[in-house]
Amino acid sequence: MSVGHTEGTAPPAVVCEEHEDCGIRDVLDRVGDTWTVLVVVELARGERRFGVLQRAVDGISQRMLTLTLRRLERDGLVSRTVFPTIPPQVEYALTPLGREMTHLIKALADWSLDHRDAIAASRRGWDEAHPGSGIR
Amino acid sequence: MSVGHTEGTAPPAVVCEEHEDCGIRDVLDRVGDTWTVLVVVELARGERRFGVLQRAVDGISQRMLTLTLRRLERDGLVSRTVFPTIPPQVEYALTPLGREMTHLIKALADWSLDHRDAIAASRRGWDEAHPGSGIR
DNA sequence: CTGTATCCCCGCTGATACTG
DNA sequence: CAGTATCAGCGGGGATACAG
Repeated sequence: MSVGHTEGTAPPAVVCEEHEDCGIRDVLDRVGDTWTVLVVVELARGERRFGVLQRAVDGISQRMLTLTLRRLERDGLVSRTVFPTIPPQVEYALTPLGREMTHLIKALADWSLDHRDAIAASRRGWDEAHPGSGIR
Repeated sequence: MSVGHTEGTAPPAVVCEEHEDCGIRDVLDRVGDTWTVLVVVELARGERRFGVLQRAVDGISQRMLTLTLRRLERDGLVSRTVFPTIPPQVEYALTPLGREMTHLIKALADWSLDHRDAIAASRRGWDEAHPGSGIR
């Protein structure tokens, strides 16, 4: 990014000239998904079996874990290795592309950490000024 | 910021030690929201009135525009200025914090652009190998 | 153990109508 | 112009049962 301005107020970034949907929605739909993020974060710690993953990601249903993993596999972010043992054994791991994604998620986490207090404070102020508005 | 790393085998980033939800979900829920992103991108071009905004963000309903703006305002990302004219006139603009967010969105867009081809290719391969799976 | 198949409910969203 | 109010439809996600 190119910075060239003074003050503490950073100029807005030019995100995408003219063309709104430049394919970023596909990624955002993943990054914005709760389960996807939690699963990727867990896999960032090492390869995991299905059951281990489900116990590690608190509250995820079998169905959603399967769906999430399939989508990540489809995107080439996660690899799936089946060992033809009895009982079956399946190892999930981040691919190189998946590891790239952990950096993206880290960037998001960092930004959240940097601004969480400011946002939380803003919300408290707004909620106080707009009681019973129903906005969340 | 430079999310990009060496090609091939980048080590996974340590996203959040032990504590899954470190408040990043609040941000992700916003960033993952289609309308939020589109509205912020439009506002990054300058301050906008309600109607102008609605015409600029293709397909957004009056209801969703209002909801999106209220949430952004609550988070301190967008400012709302009412001019007591007739007819009413309301200007929306990014706050300094909102302009920060455009940089975050740009980071996401950059990452998407960098990897969209790899992801698209992976999807094509997967879809071809798993016909009629229903995964999206 | 690792999934797939169904059912079903809740909440998000769009559409519509109305107001200051 | 800039909203608010209300309702109806659809789909995401949980719970459950079953299969390889």
